[in-house]
Amino acid sequence: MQQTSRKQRERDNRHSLFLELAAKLIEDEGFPGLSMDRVAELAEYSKGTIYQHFSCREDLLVQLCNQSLSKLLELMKIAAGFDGHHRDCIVATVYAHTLWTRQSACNIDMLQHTAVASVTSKATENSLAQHKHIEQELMATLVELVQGAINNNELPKNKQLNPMDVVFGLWSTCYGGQLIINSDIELSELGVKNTHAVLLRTACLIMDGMQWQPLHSEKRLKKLLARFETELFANELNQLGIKTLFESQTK
Amino acid sequence: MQQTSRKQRERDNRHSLFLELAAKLIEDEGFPGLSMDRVAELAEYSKGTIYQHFSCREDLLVQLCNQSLSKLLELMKIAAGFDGHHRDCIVATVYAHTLWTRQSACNIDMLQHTAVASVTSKATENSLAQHKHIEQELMATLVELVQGAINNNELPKNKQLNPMDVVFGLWSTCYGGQLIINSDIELSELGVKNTHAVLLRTACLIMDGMQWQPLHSEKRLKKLLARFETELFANELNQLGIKTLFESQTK
DNA sequence: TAAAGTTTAGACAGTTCGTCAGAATTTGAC
DNA sequence: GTCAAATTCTGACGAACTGTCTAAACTTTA
Repeated sequence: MQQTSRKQRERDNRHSLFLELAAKLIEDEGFPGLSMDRVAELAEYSKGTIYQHFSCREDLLVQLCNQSLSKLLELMKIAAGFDGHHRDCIVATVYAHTLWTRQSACNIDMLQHTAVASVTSKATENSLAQHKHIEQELMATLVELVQGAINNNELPKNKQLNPMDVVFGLWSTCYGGQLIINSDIELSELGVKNTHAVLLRTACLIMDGMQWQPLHSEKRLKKLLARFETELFANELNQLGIKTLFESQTK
Repeated sequence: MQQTSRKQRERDNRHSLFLELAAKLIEDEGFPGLSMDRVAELAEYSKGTIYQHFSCREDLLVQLCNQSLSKLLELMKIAAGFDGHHRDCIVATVYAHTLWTRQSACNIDMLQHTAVASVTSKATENSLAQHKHIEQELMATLVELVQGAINNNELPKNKQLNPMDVVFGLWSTCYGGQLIINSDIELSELGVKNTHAVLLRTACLIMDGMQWQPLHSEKRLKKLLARFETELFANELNQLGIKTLFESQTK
């Protein structure tokens, strides 16, 4: 069994190599730059070998996306563990989402490209199942926070919206917002100055609308963000070479 | 000039025919089903002729998207003209957005596919300019409502968010939400029963969070929706063969 | 009616995807 | 150390698609 294990290890390494090179290709030349031929060429393997790891281009895409999503899940779990009210944790997850999109523009792109029917219809059962699983874990992390807030009487029960509905609403805002930010629409030209901050504030408005306690004053929000940056994501910010995600507009 | 005008007319008709067939192709077989060859075949023209109307496949896509967006703009303008408070008009625009995605699943798909860099980088200046123009009109329609509410003292001024920021937040929620609804994620399985209604309520929460008057009781919201369905979009609902967009869950 | 001008057709070159038969390598028994 | 069996890798190939370009077909006009 020693032998098979070595083989398996080699196979896994190759698999990682292919994914890594594919990600690099996308980073460098965008999605159309990712072709199976190019990956094979860069990896110095032939096409046939690539196709032993990925049933088709779409499957490769979904696997790449799963990699990205896994990173998001990690950040989200860190955020959910923030030492504060449940509401603060939710704000932290929104922060984490922003951080994730900042780590690489490809992250949110990947999600967008993978969510398309022409991709999901061709990918492997296996890859899709994994994708679904990560998504469910993400949702579960958030639902837990909402449920916790309800149990603690911080979030009044709402006849119209159950916990998962709340998560769906917040998720929509973050996802849609990031997509718009990432699109060609020039928001700054339209008058939206600090896009990420606006999204975060919008998420807060949703919570305010539900009377989710404690309501945030501007001062309190600023303090929270500062704490995220030191207590939760110091490493990540450091890697990005920045001190803060939301450039303060007041001098 | 009579002659050129007739020629121009013929050319325009052909252009419409191509767009129509392309839309049909997408409707029937999805985005990968749309190939220039197929359009040519269906239209009983040759490829060369198609390429006189569209510089490339991407340009055709953007033009299709522009068609969809124009329809949305029409609905939005109807919504913005609702006889009620500014806040009610905003709710009407959210309703309009939902209606639009219901008219054809392709509508939101089109936006998603067109927002991708590989498409926008290849399309014609012209088509892209038109796209931008429609988007700006959409935004302008919404900003006007927000500004109107501020002027009427219905929406308290907010130091952190200017009118365009508010529009961006609402837009994000609708757009992101519709994309998620339209994706393969099975929300009902996750516990979100009436997705469109949840989105609408989330938009209301954002407005509640800003103290945008008049706040909506559940009763008032129901009444509003009913009015939209008779006063604004009776025709559109009729065409869809439905009485209401939001199936009431109470018997 | 015929030359000039315009429009259309579809063959062609260039990509990319995904397959598959055969070449190359590795394995393990002797 | 040798060799047959098993495994893995290779790259030529067919199919589909994009976008171009020349020659043919058609229209206009004098």
